[in-house]
Amino acid sequence: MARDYIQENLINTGRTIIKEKGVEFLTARKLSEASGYSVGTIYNQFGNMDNFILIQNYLTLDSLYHRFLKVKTDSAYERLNMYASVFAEFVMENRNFWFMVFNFHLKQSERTFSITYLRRISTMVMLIEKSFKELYPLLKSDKRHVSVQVLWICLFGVSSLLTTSSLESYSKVEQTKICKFLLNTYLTGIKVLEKLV
Amino acid sequence: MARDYIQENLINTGRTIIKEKGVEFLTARKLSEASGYSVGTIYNQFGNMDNFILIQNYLTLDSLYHRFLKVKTDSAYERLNMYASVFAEFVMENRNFWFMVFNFHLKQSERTFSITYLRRISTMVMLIEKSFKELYPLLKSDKRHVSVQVLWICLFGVSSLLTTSSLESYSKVEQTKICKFLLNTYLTGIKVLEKLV
DNA sequence: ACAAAAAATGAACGGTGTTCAATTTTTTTC
DNA sequence: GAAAAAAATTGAACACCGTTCATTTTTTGT
Repeated sequence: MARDYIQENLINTGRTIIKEKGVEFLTARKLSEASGYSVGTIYNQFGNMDNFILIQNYLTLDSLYHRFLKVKTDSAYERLNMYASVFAEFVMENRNFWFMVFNFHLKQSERTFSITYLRRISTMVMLIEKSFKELYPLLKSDKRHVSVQVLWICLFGVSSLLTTSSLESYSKVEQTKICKFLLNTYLTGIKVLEKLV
Repeated sequence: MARDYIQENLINTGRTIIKEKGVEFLTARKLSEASGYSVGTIYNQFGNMDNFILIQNYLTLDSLYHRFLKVKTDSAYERLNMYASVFAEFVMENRNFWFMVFNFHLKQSERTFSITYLRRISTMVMLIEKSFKELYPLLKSDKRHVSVQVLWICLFGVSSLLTTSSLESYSKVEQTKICKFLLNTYLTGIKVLEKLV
């Protein structure tokens, strides 16, 4: 009966743990203690901890998506730059959550994103593709598709590094600067390629 | 006395486990069973499992570095392309090992690469920077530095995604193609930027 | 050959995800 | 409203994990 309420409660408690301490502290027992529900209840509600974390990750992706939706500018170029900023900021603000999206790997199933993930992600890629269409009208659709995919993957890849402190210790280049520099160099490259084909 | 031999033996046994089954199966007990040494011996030799995995990761980075060293071409442009190919191939060939480099996070210490890692990595970045120097002689050294860093981080980021099957399920773009496309678009972009400044 | 030092051992500790018989709560039936 | 049936909740128990350290075995020095 109070099923939804319990789920909501557990998810919120989990999100607090992740935000404050990181996903490493999100264990069944700790979640149980923090929420007041027993370990068994967590398993009744979510099946297993992997699934619980998948739900958390979906929420994170959803949250990013809605930030993207707020970006509204006529200029496609400006819009893409804003996406990059929004993205970089989001990743930094939600470090622990974004870290989870990439660096949590399911124990029992494979190293894959779930179908639900993919749907959320592809809606975001479509936003970028739309901007590309405006910015590079001459670019053929298959070439455009590839170039959007590659850009997205790069940003994804960079962001996955941003969440760990690996970059801090390695590169002295500022983190938002990385995204911006990547985007602009890449877009410039595409502009040249557009004219060639 | 046979200390080195034991370490070598354990490392090799570990490498076999990782190659065949993945880092998830590399546990102290399984390594103990596979090698014939007791759990305690592993700890005598390596202190803890984190450290053992760090050593494994160092070997992986070293192996990549030596592949880079084999690349020899006069043309800087061609050389960079070969680096990209070598890199993509290496990552695919050594999926389980490369996966470890990124997706293994130390339990007790922080989410950082160790100093030894960094030294290995920066020698590789220097190879790229050298090629950049030849390819873009007009580019100021600080700009060049940033652009090399960003490219490297992108390749790193992409590769960290390549090791998981997240990309397979998400993008239909071929994996080596991603690296090549990224490189060429990026290099084209830099060429334009070089002339502007 | 024996004592001393060094190395190897594996049971034991506290943690993890997960299961499921036993309990408690809720709903239905009369 | 009480008894019976159904559903939900519980937490001890299981098999694993990394790690420790008293005990045993091996090696070394004399």
